[in-house]
Amino acid sequence: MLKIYNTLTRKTEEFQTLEPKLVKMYVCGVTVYNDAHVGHAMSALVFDIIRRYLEYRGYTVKHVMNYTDVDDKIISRAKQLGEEPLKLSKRYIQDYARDLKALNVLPATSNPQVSTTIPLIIQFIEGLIEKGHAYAASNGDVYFSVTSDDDYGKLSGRKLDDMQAGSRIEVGESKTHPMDFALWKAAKESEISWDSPWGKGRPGWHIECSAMNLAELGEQIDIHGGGNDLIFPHHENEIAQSECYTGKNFSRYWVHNGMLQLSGEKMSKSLGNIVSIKEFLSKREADVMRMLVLNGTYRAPLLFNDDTLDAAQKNVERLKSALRPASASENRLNAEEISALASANESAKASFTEAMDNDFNTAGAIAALFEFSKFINTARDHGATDEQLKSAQSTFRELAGVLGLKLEEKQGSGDADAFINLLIEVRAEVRKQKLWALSDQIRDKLKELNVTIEDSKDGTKWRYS
RNA sequence: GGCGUCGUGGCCAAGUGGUAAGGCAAGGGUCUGCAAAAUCCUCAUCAGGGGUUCAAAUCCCCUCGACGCCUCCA
Repeated sequence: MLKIYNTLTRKTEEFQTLEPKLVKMYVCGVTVYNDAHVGHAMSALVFDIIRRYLEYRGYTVKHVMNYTDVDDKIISRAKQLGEEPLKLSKRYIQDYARDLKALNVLPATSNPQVSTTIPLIIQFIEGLIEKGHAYAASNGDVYFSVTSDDDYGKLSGRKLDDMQAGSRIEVGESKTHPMDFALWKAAKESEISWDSPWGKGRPGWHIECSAMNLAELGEQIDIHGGGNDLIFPHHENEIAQSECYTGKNFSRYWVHNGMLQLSGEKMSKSLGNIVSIKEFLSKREADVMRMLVLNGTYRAPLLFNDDTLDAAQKNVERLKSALRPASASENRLNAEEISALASANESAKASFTEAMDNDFNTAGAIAALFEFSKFINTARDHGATDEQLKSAQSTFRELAGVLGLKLEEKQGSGDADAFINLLIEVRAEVRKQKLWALSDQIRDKLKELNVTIEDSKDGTKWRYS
């Protein structure tokens, strides 16, 4: 029984889909105007893991992730660079797609964009005006009227009165209520714009997601996701728009990931404390970032620093050890050992599923893999053959795959393999003659060239490191 | 000020009513010529205070502290 924490109810609830075996999941993507950072990666990874697990549990997942390709920041950055806004955003969309691929994030079922959804957005706004939930102001803007929605504030748990009390809100002359937000923004001079019943302009930030949801997934969806910094105002406003437009409950489950913390603060573009995905991947492999996420709780803040990354890297190495081939021993496992490994196989699957069913408890799932790896490694140490390890390793790889871990050993170009093997042979001779200093020198020098040597009584193994 | 999340060993971090998973680090074994890898053993009473209960890290209240949102933000 899968349970998911729902931000809307602040409770962990049993997961039930609108349609059997089908999950409609919409995740807010990024605004594309510069390099995506590891905070974005965290969010993408969290929902990638959720998606993979749902598929593992037998669901078909329609996974929609949008790109905000029209917005103030894109416009101003484009102006700075002397580039067309849509050209700039297209560049960064392709860029982000590459980042995600490098992180082993499965491509979403679809990636709608604002710029290609304009007619539907206009239609959506017209509908809201007709129903009395929105109004056109004299300056060409169109606003959503928050007081027309009795439920406004239900996601973030805010009341309109409270929000005004702490007010840093400037009452725009054209707004009826200070919390009203723009559905349509009148274009400034020579700004990118589309024709509409209210003159030239472009969509506000929130309306795009309501419209794209409707276009891609219909009036009601199962899961709506994003970073918890989007709860207010973005998702709050999205619910307001969608539910006022359709008259139906919008999303059954609202799922929000916690923020990545860099030296105790949220990493964000506006704070400037950014590590880009590319920068990260130039230093560490993708599995390390994923392991960092897996080791924590997706809803909690995640510490991103050298210590936590080093630990994550070690964790990855540890998991990889379970997938290494049998040693060249003469032994085989006896019947008792074989059945112990088989039962470890079953209990690993069970623990894994139990953990993941509990609101995607990835830390628990990882723990199940660590325990399983001990059984596999012990079996290998006891002389298990590749054939005897096969089933367990295959389960291990499958479960790691559900979490999106690749656990690939580093590959060299292959050109050097013959020479390395030659060196290993020579070293074996040298060792026979007990010329330890020379033998160790070969090992040390190879280590400097990122080739790790491990001796055992069954021979010497090496791998790239 | 309002809303919300949270505070578990040196570090990261599960557990959310029945006497504390896992990983890293550290110390000690096995194995090894040595090392590495693997493996085994050791290592916490859960921010503080009060309360409910036969029983609480787990529920309630208070205090202290951290973080997020309330403005663009994954």
